[in-house]
Amino acid sequence: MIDATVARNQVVEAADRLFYAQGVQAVGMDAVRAAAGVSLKRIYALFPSKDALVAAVLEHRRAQWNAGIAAGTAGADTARGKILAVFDFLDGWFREPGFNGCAFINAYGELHGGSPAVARTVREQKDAFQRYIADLVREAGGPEILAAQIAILAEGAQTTAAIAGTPDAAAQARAAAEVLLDAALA
Amino acid sequence: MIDATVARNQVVEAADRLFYAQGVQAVGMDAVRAAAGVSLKRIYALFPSKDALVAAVLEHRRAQWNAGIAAGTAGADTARGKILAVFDFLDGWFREPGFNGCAFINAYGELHGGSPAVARTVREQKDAFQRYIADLVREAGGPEILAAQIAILAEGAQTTAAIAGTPDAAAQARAAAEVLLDAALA
DNA sequence: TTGCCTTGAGAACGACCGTTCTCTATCATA
DNA sequence: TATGATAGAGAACGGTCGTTCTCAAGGCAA
Repeated sequence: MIDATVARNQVVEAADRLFYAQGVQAVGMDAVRAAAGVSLKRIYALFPSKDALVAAVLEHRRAQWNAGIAAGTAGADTARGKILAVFDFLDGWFREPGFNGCAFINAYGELHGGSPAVARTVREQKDAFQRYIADLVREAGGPEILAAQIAILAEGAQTTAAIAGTPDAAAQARAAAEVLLDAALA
Repeated sequence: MIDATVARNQVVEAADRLFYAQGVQAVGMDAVRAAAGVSLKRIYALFPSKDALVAAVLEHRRAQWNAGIAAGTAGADTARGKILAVFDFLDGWFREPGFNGCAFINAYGELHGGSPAVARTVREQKDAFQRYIADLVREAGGPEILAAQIAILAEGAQTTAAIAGTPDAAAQARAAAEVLLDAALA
């Protein structure tokens, strides 16, 4: 038998791929079973319900996002550089094959009506990102509104890249962020 | 019997309210029937399938959006004023009770995997908005990238207002747009 | 009034999905 | 080897949903 931790990871990663590509409600538990190679009985031993699996998938996405941001901004040594590096990270992500928009925004649009837990998780993720940007802006000496504006640019770039299919949105948003930073710090 | 046009409007408007508040997949055709006061048989005589009803609802939303933008920007007499008026329009919309984000973004997140028609409709709507902004930016004498940046701000304000529940996103995006306009036209 | 067409209300149907259950095979232990 | 617990495969169950069908009621022409 496969170790419980390994099986759990297989299920979460398979569900993540399927949910992200097709949407949560369009993917049945049997499809998750087939993709993960873990029996339904085992899946329900690891996750009490599909909702719990969705929560685990979002948690997995959050960890991936945090790791990606951390890695992307590690090379920058100033707060301003870190802020701009966020958009470089987005640029690379938008160009990955299979990019399909922000999984949190997608999940919110799909499930906000039926699952308060999902809505709350999405809100927490976006809040955490806003706080991250706010810390950097404060460190750079910028005003409070600038943090909100940078975050809005990042959100807008994600939906624009997803729907219009234009990865350039990251570079455009980055250029806008530069203008805002210059204007605020002048 | 109710006139066909009237019945059609009742169905579309009821479906719009339900779909927007709860999501498309969470609302059954029977709930649409109850809310519209039109029998299922009649609904299926007017729309061959639920997909067709979804398409009609999105078309209805597009008309509403265009009318709202037109009314919101009618008072401005310069291209720059019209661009900023778009954010004022968003501000008013975000503060309406029941505001739940952009219906097109929500529908895309929910249905992009299963309904190419919906994905295409959403893309067309966003393209049309981008062209509208691009025309205004060109009229104001701004560079091409500015149009994309303004559109990104508008998209980001919508998702931020929806998820974080902060209608202030409109004013913050508007202020950012002002900075970008000033920098580009200086 | 009589017969016909249409309509509305809702039952019915077939498909699908989340979840649970059954049954068989496997493996560890004595 | 015998035994008992466990896991996997997939059938089964209950519910929901999109769609269609039935049937009774009502309006309209002759």
